[in-house]
Amino acid sequence: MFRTEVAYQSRSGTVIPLAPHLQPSLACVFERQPIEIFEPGQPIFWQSDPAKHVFEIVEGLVRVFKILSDGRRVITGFLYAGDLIGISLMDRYLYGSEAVAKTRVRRFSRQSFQQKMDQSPEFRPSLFARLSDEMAAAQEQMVLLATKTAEERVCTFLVLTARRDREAFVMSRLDLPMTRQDIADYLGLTIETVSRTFSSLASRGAITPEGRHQYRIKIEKLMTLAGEVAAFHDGSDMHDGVNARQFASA
Amino acid sequence: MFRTEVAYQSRSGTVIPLAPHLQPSLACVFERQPIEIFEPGQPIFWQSDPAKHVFEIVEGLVRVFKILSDGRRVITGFLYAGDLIGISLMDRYLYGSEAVAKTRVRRFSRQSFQQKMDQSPEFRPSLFARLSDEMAAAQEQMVLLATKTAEERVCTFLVLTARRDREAFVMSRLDLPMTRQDIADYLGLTIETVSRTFSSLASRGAITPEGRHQYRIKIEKLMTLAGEVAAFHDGSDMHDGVNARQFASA
DNA sequence: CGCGCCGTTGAGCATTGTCAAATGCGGTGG
DNA sequence: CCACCGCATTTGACAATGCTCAACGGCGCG
Repeated sequence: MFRTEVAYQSRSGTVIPLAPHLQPSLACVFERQPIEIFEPGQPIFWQSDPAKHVFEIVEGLVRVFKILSDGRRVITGFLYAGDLIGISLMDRYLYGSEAVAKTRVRRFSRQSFQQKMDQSPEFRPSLFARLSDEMAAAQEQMVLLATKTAEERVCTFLVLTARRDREAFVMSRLDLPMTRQDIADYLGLTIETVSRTFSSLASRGAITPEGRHQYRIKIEKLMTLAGEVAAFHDGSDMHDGVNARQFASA
Repeated sequence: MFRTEVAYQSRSGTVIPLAPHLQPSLACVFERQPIEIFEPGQPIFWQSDPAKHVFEIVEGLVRVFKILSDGRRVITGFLYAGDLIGISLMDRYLYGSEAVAKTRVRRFSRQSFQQKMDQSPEFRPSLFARLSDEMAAAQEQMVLLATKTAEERVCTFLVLTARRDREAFVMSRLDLPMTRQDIADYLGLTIETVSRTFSSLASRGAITPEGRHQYRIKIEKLMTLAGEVAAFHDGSDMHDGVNARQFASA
């Protein structure tokens, strides 16, 4: 009953694994909230701030990250239009979040959000589905970090990022608004290794730079180079790949 | 409800950061289910099986893992008494699970479980809390895999494992029922590196072998060697247990 | 008592990190 | 419009951590 129609449609509704987000049901919780704008680099909230709000990204790109005591940063995910930030339901944010590109969000008090979830059963399925997707994405990221080489990581990243963007997926034209440092912190690599890998991919024609943050990509080539996906029982691969919103976090 | 007490005291400890899990409310969902026993190595379910059941671990130790197409294995977590398996609410399990030690579990059909969650608001807070804890753990694991050295990983593992077990935490006596291969697959290392790291730790007196799967540990030394914990503001590194509780009564 | 499995240890090597310097994109001001 | 400047990015040389391959050790079980 949690796992309802809505959740299922989030998967199968769109043919291309574009954006299973934007469940109408959850989106309309935020519908009447005013839109706030965050400029590139602007924080939305900080790690261990009291978790007062839940945010819906209307448009833009957000990075979600943890800062370690030695100053290093780990990006646990990039969030796109339709994603929610801060649903983890802890009393403090376990991570910080900043706009990467100009981002428009709607804000909802967490208290009201929880109330809404409690009182309106029709919203719960998609909330749970979202948490599940997020968990699946986290596990995929663990697999990436635990087993993949630098090149596989970068290619995986490019493929999954391309999937978030219809233009990228269909037109082979990929925008990467985030910096190299962002990518490095996300993939558990150094900026130099990321850079070298991009160069190497370019030299082999898997990607072609068209400006600093735009590339023409050969998606099949990248998919091959991305290496292993979870195995077991034929259908499962597709299943995982299609369902898991690889970048969701929060 | 009192079954809860039993479970708390049975083996895995009690007051210490032991289990934010085992919220009495959730435990009693499983209360009347018969106990099933899984012997070491025995699978509970396989990756991409239809997710028909939710399990509560009454006693024992379970590994949860993904198998990659090249045969490698990534262990995404170890689960202890009081933990739940299979709450991810996808229609298929995204991972396999096997008993590491002799394990007793209670099984609940996922359908009934979801029904229960839907109909009984009093259970929802602790379910949410649990999902949040799981997410927090996943993010910590990402941090570990993205930034830590072999030694830091092993020490982190030892400290966190010790925290699950009162005897280990208080008496400095730690049981590690899992194999080196399990540990390696969990920490994103090879079995050789894990072994070497154990030897090195032993030679420096941070741990003292007392049999193949038992060690006497110096927890403070290990905590130091474990390196970075998330920074920023107060003592946010205790997040796992602390935050979940707020929902216990919501 | 011996076999097999799990774990340990060793040597060499590869990938990736570190440190340092050069390059060039993109924005700004003349 | 062009030149310049700052900063992200790239590239290079080198070091090191952890992996691979290989052999050995020892505990447990038949």
